[in-house]
Amino acid sequence: MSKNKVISPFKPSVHEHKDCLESAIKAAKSRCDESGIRLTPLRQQVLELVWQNHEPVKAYDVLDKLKKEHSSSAPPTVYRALDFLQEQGLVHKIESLNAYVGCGNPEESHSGQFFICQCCGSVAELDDADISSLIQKKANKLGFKINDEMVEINGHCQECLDSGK
Amino acid sequence: MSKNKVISPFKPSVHEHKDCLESAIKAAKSRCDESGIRLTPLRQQVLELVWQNHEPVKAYDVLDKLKKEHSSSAPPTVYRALDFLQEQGLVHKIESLNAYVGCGNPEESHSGQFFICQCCGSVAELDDADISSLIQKKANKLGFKINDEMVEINGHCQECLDSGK
DNA sequence: ATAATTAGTGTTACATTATAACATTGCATT
DNA sequence: AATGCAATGTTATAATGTAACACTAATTAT
Repeated sequence: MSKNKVISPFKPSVHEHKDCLESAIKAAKSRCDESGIRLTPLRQQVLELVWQNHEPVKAYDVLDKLKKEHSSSAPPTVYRALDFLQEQGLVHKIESLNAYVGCGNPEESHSGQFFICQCCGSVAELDDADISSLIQKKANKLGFKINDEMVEINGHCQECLDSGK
Repeated sequence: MSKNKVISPFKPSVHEHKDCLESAIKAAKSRCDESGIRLTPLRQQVLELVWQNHEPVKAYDVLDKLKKEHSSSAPPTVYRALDFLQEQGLVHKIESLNAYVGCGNPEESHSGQFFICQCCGSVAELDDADISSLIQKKANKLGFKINDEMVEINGHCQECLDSGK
């Protein structure tokens, strides 16, 4: 397992997003197949909605979209699906936004580090061993045993900086 | 300004907390005096409630306590005071808990890194230049300009580990 | 194959967290 | 005292998230 990876870089605002979506779904399917876990139509649909773009989406926005094709949807419908997808490492929750973003590398589990552009809203995800091990080192000094790390960095992406926003 | 600091270590479950509270209020007062900003009785009272212990407190818990002495309190009362205290660097919001914790070093502004014990609920705060500069380095590689960093680590503190929880 | 069990979804209601909008009060200057 | 601005009061509502129980579909054991 090679670390120090940029799992999802900032994408140009124009790119073939269909490819991102398709590969995410494909990865999700194969991951679930392998582990004998059920990616039901509902769950897949929620995953697709989260992957509509590279910006974190709110649960209730997912719900609104879901309702159009699946009229029986209610808040628990969405939160259950999102919980499932998080457990499977297929989406991450961005705590500082109360929003969810697709994971670019569900193959190996990780907590991830997120860079969030306050201008365009898009997110880049790292799984960076340097950061994790430094945090681990600091935790050791405190005698603290880590379960889960959350690193969310707000700022502006290159594209937004370049376009002078 | 010396960095790489443990701003607030994990406190033993039994300690003279009155001292923590008093020094926090004193620091807040002097900081506000210096900058000509008004730490009103209401704001001070909210700050004291946040400093009741070293665990993040919820806004509505502050509200419940505040109401006892200040019957006109409503959600905006508390959220305004908390917003003010955050702006002044006197409290931090723990995003992953939707809760607020007193800042152990309001003298110099910082975003802070938090280690949160899932067992006893208490929090240690660092202001660690190693972490910040490493994150800065990773941001540079992405062409990302940082505004604000959030680092929240969940796990178990030494005391809870020792007591076998 | 059928019964029993579990996983997934539907449904209603509600709990928690946060803000908008406007009125009122109090302090700070002229 | 008159004015302006900062702070607080007040009401209402928005946004986020969960509890609890009913029902259905899939899986397993007999």
